[in-house]
Amino acid sequence: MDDVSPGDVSPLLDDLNPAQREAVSAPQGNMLVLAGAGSGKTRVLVHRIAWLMQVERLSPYAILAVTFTNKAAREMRTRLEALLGLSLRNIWVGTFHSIAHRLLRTHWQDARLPQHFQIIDSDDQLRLVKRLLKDHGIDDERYPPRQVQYFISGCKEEGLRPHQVQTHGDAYLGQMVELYERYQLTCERGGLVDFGELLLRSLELLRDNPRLLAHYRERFAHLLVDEFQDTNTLQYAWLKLLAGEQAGVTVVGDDDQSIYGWRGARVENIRRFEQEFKNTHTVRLEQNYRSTSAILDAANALISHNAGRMGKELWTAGVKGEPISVYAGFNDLDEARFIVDTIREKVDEGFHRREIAILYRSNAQSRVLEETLIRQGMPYRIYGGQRFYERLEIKNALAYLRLLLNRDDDASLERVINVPARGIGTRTVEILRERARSQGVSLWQALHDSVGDGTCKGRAGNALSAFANLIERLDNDTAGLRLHEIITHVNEISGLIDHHRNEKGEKGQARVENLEELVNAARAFTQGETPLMQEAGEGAAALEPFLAEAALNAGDHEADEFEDCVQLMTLHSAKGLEFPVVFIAGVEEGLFPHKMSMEEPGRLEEERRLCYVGVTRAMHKLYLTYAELRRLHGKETFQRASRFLRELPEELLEEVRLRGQISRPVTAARSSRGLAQQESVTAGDGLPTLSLGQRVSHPLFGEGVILNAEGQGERARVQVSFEGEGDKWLVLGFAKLTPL
DNA sequence: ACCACGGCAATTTTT
DNA sequence: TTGCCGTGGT
Repeated sequence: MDDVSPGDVSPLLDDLNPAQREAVSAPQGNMLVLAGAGSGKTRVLVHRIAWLMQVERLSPYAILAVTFTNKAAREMRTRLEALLGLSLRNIWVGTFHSIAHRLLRTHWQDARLPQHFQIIDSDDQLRLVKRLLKDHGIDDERYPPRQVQYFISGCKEEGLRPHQVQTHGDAYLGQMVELYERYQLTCERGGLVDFGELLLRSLELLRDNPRLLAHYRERFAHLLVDEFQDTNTLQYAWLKLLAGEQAGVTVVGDDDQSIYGWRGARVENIRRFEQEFKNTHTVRLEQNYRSTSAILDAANALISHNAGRMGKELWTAGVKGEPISVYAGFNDLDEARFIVDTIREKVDEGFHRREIAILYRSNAQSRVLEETLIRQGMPYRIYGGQRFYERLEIKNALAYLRLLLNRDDDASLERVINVPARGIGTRTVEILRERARSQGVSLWQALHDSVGDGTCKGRAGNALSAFANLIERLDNDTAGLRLHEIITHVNEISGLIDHHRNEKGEKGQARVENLEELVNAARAFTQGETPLMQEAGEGAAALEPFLAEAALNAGDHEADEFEDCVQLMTLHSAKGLEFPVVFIAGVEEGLFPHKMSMEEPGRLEEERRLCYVGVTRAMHKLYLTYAELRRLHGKETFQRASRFLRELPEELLEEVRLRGQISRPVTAARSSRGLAQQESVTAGDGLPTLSLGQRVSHPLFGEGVILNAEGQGERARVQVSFEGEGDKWLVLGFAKLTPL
C-alpha cells in the first residue's frame, strides 16, 4: 500500500475532541494521558492502538496493551475489533497477570518453573501461610496469618526475595522473612505460583535472560497501560524493563481516581513516569461526556481540597442540570426509606431500575438498604460479593482436578483429603505434614511412605489408601473424556455432590447447583471463547488452561444483567461505571471518610478521591444521604455529616426532605428505640429546650450560637450564627439541630 | 466427626 | 449486629 497520510485515516480522528486527537495521533514515543472521569479514556486508548496500526504501520504483533481487570481487557479488545472491523488474534491485550502468566508458560524452563505450574489465589495463599505457622509452631497471635500473607505479597510487590529484605537485626522481621522463605519453598515444591509471584517471576525471567528480553523488546514497539495510577512498584519496574529504550509507551491514568493505595498501588508512578521515561508528552483529557455541570463542579470543588495533584479540571459542554440533593435521615432506616422512595419516584419518571445505583463505603451498609428494598418489593442486585470460583464447593472441586494434574500440590491435597469426610482426621494429616516437612517431600509422597512403612495403619491407613486409590481411579477413569465429562465424573465419584446434597438447608442445594454450573462453565470453556483455550483440545489437555482461567479470572458476577435491577455496590467497585441516577449513602464522618483512614492525611486524601470517584459516576442526578443516628456494630451511634459535604459548594446543593412530612423534630432526648421505630413524628412533643445564646450543632453547617427565635412548636424558627457559615434562619421542625 | 457456644473484631478488592 | 474462630462437649 502507498503511504497513508493522516488525512486518509481521518475517520479515526473524526469524532474526537482536540485533546483526544492529540493523544491518539501523537507520534510514537512516551506519552502520559491524564484522563479525567468520563473523558473518553477507553476510546482514546482504542483509537490510539488503531492509529499505531494504520498510520504508524505497526503490526498488531508489535503492540502490547495492559489493563488491571479481565473485564477491561475484554472491553478493550472488543472495542478495538469493532473499530477496525476485524478480529485481532495476535495482538496482546490482557491484564498484568495474564500477560505474566503467558510469558511464564512459554518460557517455563528459563523461569525455572515446572511445566505444569499452578496458580494459587490469595485464599489458597492464606491457607498455605496458616499451615506453615502451625507446622513451625509459631504463635499466630504474634504473627497473624493475614499479616504474614500481607508481608509476603508486599515483599513481592516491591520486587524483594527473602534474602533481599533488610531486617536490620529485627527479630520480628527476621521471623517474617523466614516465613516468607519457607512459604516460597513450599510453593516451589508444589509447583505453585501466587499472584505476586506471577509478576515477580516474569520480571526476573526477563531481567536474567538478556536474549529473551532483547527478543521481546524488539517485538513490542509500543506498550500501553490503562489505569496507570493503580500500578504498584513491581508493575512499574516490569513495564520499564520491558520497554527499554526503544519502545514507545502510552500510559493512561488519573491521579484523582487513585483509590487502591492501601493494596500497594503507587500514584507517584505517574510522576515517576514523566521523569524516568524519556521525552514524555503529557495530554490532559478534561472534557467530560458523562455528567451535568452541577455534578462536575461539585466534583472539582471536592477534589481541589487535595494537595499535590497533577492538576485537572473537568468541564462539559452540556447542561447545568439539577442540583445535588442532600438528605439527612434521622437514622439509617430513614435514610434507606428515603432512598427507596426516591428510586420509586425516579422509576415513575421513566428511569429504568438498572440506571440507578446506590453506592456506599463499606459492605455492612448494604444490609439496611437491602431490607428496605425487599420490603418495598424493589428488585436489586449487589455488585461484588463472592465470586464463583472462590466458593467453597467450587474450590474443592478444583482441588480434585488439580490433584489429577499434580499429586504434589499440597494445598489442594490438604484441602480435599477429608472432604467429604472419609475418616482422615487432623491427627493423621498432622503426621503426614510432619513427615513431609522433615523429609522435604510432598504430602502425597508422605502419604504413600506412611502407608508403605506402616506408620499409618489400621483405620487411618486404610482411609489414606482409599483416598490415594480414589485419586488414581479418577485419573484413570477420566482418561479420554472431555473436559466437562471429567468434571462431572470427579464431582460424582469424589462424593462431593452427595456431600452437599446431604447438607441441611438450602445451602446444600445451592452448592450442588454451583457444581453443576462448573460443568457448564467447562463446557463453555472448551467451546473456546476464552483466550487461553486457543491451543488446548477438548479433553484432559484443556484441564490445565481451565484451572488457570479459574484462578486468573475468578468469575464475573455479572449474572442477571438482563433483569432490571437497582444496582448496589461499594464505591470502590463503582469505579469505571456510570449511572444516570446515583445515591451515595452514609456520607458521615467516621464512615466516609472511614475512621480507619482519618488520621493520616494521605489516607484521608484517598478517601476524598473515593468520594470524587463516587460523585463522578452520576450522569444526571446525584443524591448524597446520611443518617444522624446509625446502628454500627450493634450500637446506636450519633453521626455527623461528612466533611466532604462541607467541601461542596453550597449553591450546588439542595436539602431535601420527604414531601410535607417532618421526618424528625429536634428532640433533646432521643430514645434510640423510639426513634428507630417511628417513621414520622409530629413536632411539638419533645422539642429541645433551646434558649438564646445556646450552642447548637447542625449536621451540615457545624456549630453555632442561637441569636434569635420566633414562633412555636414545629414551625418555630431560630436564627443561628454558624462559625464560618454566617447567620441562618432555620425551622426547628426541619433543621437537625443538636443542643451542645 | 460434628455441633454448639462464647469471645472477639469490625474498610475498601483485583489478580 | 454479624460473622469468624477456637474450644469443648457428644
